[in-house]
Amino acid sequence: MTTSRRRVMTKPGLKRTFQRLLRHYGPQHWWPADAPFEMMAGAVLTQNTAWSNVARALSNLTKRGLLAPETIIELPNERLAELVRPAGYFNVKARRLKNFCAWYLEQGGYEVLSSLATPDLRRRLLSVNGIGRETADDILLYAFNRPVFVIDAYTRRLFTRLGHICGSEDYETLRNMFETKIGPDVPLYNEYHALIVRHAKEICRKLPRCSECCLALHCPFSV
DNA sequence: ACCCAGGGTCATA
DNA sequence: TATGACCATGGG
Repeated sequence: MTTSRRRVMTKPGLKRTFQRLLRHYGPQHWWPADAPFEMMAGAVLTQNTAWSNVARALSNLTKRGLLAPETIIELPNERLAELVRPAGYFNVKARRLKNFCAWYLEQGGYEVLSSLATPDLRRRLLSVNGIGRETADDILLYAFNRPVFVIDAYTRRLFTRLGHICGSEDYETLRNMFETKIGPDVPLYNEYHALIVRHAKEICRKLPRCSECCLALHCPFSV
């Protein structure tokens, strides 16, 4: 007898929550990018930033045919900062983007990186100044199709309010928990994270600081 | 005018 | 290990 059998009036499981989100919102088609490198650049630029702003920054680069590690690495910091300006933190992000590009080229590019085992690839991503846990995991999942469950602030809030976690667990603990409970499943992780973000945009902006209902699936304003 | 966004680094205790 | 300051644009 599995443990899921014991749910009576309690919270829905992780997969159940996923099904409800998917049924309500439909597939989100993440990550919005035409190529792995574009996805990775977007991951750096979207740190604590609305995607609409990131899209402008990416557009500034693509319009000029500059969205490649070889070209970005050659741009003067001031010029790159001006191009990514709409994404905010432009000085910081110009530097981080360059750091990443330098690393990416010195590692040998996408094909070489693809041949690495996930833990190794993750460690190398984290060694880049400007790539933290969440950004590394975004890249692992959406650019390298690795079964890595991304933990962001929305994920914490949602599952805290659903009662799965207390919320103060550290990043690795939560990632491990979700990956263990769900099991390795790239398409599911992909869609799940996208749906969580979609749900947050949908509900949370309408109900700022709603500690009880916001992001909770049983909430009348929710799914 | 205020709040927030698809975080991360660095200095400090 | 764990806070806090800092980075900065654009939309609600």
